[in-house]
Amino acid sequence: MKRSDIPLLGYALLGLIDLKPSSGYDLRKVFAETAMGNYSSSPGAIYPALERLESQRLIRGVVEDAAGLRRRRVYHATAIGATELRKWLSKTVKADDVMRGAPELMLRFSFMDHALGADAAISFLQEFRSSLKSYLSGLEAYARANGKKMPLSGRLALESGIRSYRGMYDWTGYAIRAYRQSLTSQRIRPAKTERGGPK
Amino acid sequence: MKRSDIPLLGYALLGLIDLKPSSGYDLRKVFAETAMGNYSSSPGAIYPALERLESQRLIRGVVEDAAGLRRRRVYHATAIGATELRKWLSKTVKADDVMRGAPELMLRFSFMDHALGADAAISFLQEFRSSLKSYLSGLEAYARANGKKMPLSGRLALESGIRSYRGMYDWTGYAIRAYRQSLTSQRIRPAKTERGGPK
DNA sequence: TCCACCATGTAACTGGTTACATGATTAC
DNA sequence: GTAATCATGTAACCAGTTACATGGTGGA
Repeated sequence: MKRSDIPLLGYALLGLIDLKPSSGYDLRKVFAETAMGNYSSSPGAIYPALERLESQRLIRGVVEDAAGLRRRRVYHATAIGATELRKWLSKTVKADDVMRGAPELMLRFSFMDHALGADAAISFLQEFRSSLKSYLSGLEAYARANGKKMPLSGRLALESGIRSYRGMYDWTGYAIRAYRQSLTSQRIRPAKTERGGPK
Repeated sequence: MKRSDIPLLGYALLGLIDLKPSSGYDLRKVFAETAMGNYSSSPGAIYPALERLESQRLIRGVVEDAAGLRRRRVYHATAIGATELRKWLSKTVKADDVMRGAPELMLRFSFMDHALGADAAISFLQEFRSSLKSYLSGLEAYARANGKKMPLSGRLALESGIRSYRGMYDWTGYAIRAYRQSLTSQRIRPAKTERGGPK
């Protein structure tokens, strides 16, 4: 069934609402003003998307009637919605998820520690990292094999792809260290990095 | 009139066809098999898009009737199409083109030297580079201002964005050097990645 | 009073997705 | 003869875009 097929925007909304109950307007502002700017922000996208989520019982909107304020429909995640979100967040990262869907992985990461905790975030990053590694080595092999016979612009475009994935790969390492550090400094003291050995 | 409003896929097709006359099937293979995989490749996208381009007189398809082969409709760019493509390629890069549309800029780059020559490619890269620089410094300022009060996952997601733009910025420098070198010596040195640590 | 902003919505259009259909040719 | 692959298409559906509409509220 395609019923359970929620577009990325839907997950973005669900994740934000799970973080904190919000109105459509609040959510639009998040997309418009923060670094999450890759998502919609137009009312013609947000409001219908919220209606869809509500009709799927993943969120529920209640009209706030605090004195003097204009009607604001504030959505909160239902139990079903919270479960669905966590199910989506818990999916393992497959090798080709990286290729067609890096933005989705980043979106999942951004909700990860609130919804599932730091340990889950770390293991997600580790899976992400190893998928990136295998995808990267594929790209590099392709570049080695075909680079010579490609026109300069093509080779450079490919190089740009490789660099961007390599950058993401490096970032996963940085992020894992940052998480580990936050866990140890929280438990012991704000000491300098004690890099955990291999898992 | 929305006349000049061509979706990215349309430009990708037009650019490839301008490079070399191709059938729908050929183009699908390009998207499916090369590193241009971010675009469609599904027949339900390609064929209607080709029809649209043809109805706009940007390309024209002629049925190839070489002996024994199945009918293949091979498209070639018309004069109007070639002009339109070059007009799109010639647009100056504005600061916010980078924010919402890095893929479009990369697509433009990949057709640039065939359609406009190496000099145009270099100056495009220079504009791209300076847009990246200003966007990057905005992001970094935002991170400095808000980093402290953001949750770890949010800070890391932002860091990933910064790194990816920084990677692109470094790449523009590399690409410019590669072009300059190709102009003088027809030889390009192998890639050397500049890895930056976290800010 | 009027403007700016809060807040929600709707309609028309567009283009991409999935899935299916069809038929020709080549290789075994 | 049958499977794979070349090659083109179509239909139903879906979600996002742009643009417009509406009305509440607070401050100048």
